[in-house]
Amino acid sequence: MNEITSLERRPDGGPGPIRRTALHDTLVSHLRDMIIEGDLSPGTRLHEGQLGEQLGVSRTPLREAIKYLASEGLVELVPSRGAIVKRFSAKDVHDMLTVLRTLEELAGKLACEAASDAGIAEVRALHDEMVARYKAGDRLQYYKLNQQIHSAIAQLAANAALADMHAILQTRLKRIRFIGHEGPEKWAAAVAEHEEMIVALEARDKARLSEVLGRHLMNAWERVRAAV
Amino acid sequence: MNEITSLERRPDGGPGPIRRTALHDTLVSHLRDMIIEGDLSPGTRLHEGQLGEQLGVSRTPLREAIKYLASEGLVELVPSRGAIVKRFSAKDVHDMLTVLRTLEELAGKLACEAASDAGIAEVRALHDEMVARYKAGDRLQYYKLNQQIHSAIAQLAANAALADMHAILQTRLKRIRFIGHEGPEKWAAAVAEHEEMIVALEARDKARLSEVLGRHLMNAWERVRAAV
DNA sequence: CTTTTGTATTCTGTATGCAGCATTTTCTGT
DNA sequence: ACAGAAAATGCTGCATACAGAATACAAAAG
Repeated sequence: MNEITSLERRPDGGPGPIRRTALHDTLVSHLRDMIIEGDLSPGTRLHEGQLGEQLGVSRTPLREAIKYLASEGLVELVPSRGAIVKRFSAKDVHDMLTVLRTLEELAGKLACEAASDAGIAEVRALHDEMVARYKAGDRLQYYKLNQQIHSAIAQLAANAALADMHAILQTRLKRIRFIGHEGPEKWAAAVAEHEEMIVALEARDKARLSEVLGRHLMNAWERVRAAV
Repeated sequence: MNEITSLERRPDGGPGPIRRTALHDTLVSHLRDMIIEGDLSPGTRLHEGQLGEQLGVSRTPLREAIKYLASEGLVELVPSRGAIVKRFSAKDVHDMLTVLRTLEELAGKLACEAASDAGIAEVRALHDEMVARYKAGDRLQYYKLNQQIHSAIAQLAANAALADMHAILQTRLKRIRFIGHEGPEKWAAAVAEHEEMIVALEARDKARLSEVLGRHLMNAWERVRAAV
């Protein structure tokens, strides 16, 4: 992941409209990925000139993207010295997981009431796919589906504010979880918890789903604490 | 609040360094205030040229500030058409209060464990001042102290992520609460709840503080729903 | 040899200019 | 007079240019 990452843009100024999405959004998610995947490690200064050249973008939109990420809490703005990738201490991670736990417990309760059958079925599909990836030992895809499932549950709650807060915390934690490699037995336990979650969701059992989600996130701390 | 608001900057280029804080931060909080206080009402387009001229700032830093606020959820970016002040439906407000309630319940519990005596004393001082403002019928100062108290409790929890999420939601809700003018009896009830809160906090009674905070925010919906 | 000060370079912060897209106005044909 | 098309206007999106701050380096003094 350490080679120079560049945004796909027409190198020549050809007329064909390649990029459909606004540059701002592209840049934001690209930088996010670079931070999450460790291309830009914590403490690294985001060099506007150099970074802009790497990505083939001028400083202006880059600066705007950085400000956006600063508001999200992924980077920190130091006056007159630009931006650096935010560093999270072990306590920070623990704190984030504490809040995330509370949010997901709430999401679980609300989802049981508000979710459509179709929505639940989609989560089940994600879950089955995740289990398949687990059995195949495909950690990366497992990890991504895992995140998607948690996001999906947060969305089933049909509460935009909740989904927003959840997304922010999950993004901040992605980098940590991305590097956290738990052993086989802990991994199996995590999958088992997920299985419980899905069952509770399909039964629309508020109390149970909420309890499992809470337990799952408490255990998540045990799984990642070594990596922090 | 509707006259042209301009940032204080040396009109002449005099050598004396007037503005201590970075322009970015100034702009962000200034725009926030304009939105919260209704200078920029929901749905209003943020006109870069015009707004920049009003504030005496060029478009570049203004755009950066707008992107920052977009990430905070106060404004919405529409591709090729700039930014508009975000509109919140009644359901949105209700949803935000639901999440805020959960967060404050958590904050209450954590604060009882983590807060220093000095920290609690500060909140008590804010509370006493607020009650004085209430008795004086000074709604604006009452309102501001009220917000400060909730923020202070969120901070006593000594959990940065929690404080962050709380701050975001509180900011989004400020505009609503700012216009919500409840009647005398509801106002009195709110003050009574605050009194309970302080007592529970000073006693470090987790369960009780959490319960009061939850009730307080449930009632908050009743108080503002008419204004939405 | 260490410390301090002056200087040069590099990077951020802000302004301005130009091109493209949306919208509105105007013109033309019926 | 009205509908549709074409031009014109105004704004955003991005790039570039300039000014000021911070750091690094070097030279000089203790």
